[in-house]
Amino acid sequence: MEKLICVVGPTASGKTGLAIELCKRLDGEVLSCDSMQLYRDMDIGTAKPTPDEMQGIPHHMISCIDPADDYSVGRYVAQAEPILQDILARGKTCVIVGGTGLYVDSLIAGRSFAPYPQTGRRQALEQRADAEGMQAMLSYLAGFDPDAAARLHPSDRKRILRACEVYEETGISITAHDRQTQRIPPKHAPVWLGLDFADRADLYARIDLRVEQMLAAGLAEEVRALLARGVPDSATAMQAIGYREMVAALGGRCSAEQAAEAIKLATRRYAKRQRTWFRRNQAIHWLIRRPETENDEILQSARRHIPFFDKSW
RNA sequence: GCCUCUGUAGCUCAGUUGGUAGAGCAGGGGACUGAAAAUCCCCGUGUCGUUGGUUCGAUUCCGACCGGAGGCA
Repeated sequence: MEKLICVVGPTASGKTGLAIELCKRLDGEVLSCDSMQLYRDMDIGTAKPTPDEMQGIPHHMISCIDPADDYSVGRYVAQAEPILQDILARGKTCVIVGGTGLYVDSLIAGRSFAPYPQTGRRQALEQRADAEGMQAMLSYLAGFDPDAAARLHPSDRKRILRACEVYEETGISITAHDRQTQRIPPKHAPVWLGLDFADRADLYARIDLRVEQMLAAGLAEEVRALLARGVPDSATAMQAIGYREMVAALGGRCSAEQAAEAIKLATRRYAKRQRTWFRRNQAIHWLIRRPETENDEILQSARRHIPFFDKSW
């Protein structure tokens, strides 16, 4: 049996702390599964654990990508899977800390992705969508992938154009590709642990507090430094919550107070989407906390779901 | 003290020539297979400030009262 644990849940629910405690007791290493903590020099706004907080536990897939780079799920799985294998091969426990649902699920499922070509097809499709409208693109898609066309809403430009691109590029519809690459059962069978608060208001209060702490810790400076270094504000990394709002504030498009409120709001909504994503995963053992819940209590509940816990624990 | 305006969803406000009401934001639910902290979809009952009156019927008209804003003293 693979000694593999996935710690998931909404942002600010305490995943990072739990993962580190688990690693200390299970001879583990952290494999981060967070689409924004991947980027270097984005520490404050992505709530990365500090070296101090890591307590000597090795962390992988954190601060390994340049903020100006394009990244994707496909690249993540390709990079993370060998690391996962290596951790297990060395006899260690692998603790995946996942805030990014798509990345976690793809890694665990062992999904492979259709290529993303540099052939200019994407650009051509974008132009065609601008000229003809999305209904026309949807009809075009229906010609070779009626399932995808039926599934996608006309406003869902991103997915419609991607579906067209995959077919034009590979001759295989994205629906067929997804079916062909689906692994049943999934590649890995981790112990799933989900962290969340019983009362949503408590999570939101934590989010607000954390945003204030980020601002006090110099989020504005962090963003300013990235921009000064030439990271374009169109970069994927700059779409991260906290960064895009600060870019707006630094550009004089809103006040610092407005930016702070916008960050809190966006983070709450993000947490809601994360819940929606993880809620459908029936394998997750939910560890529900209240503001007064001790970390040790959570740890003990977690232990009950881990069949391979260390005898010394 | 007098005059004017104002009180409708958590917030900002529409509206009903009298037949108990709807937008935006917030909030909730869902989707998700090159960007996912991204992107997309769906969801609106609330003593219409309180209390009398007129009326078959009042949130709407009238009076009083209680909030709020402004003006004159």
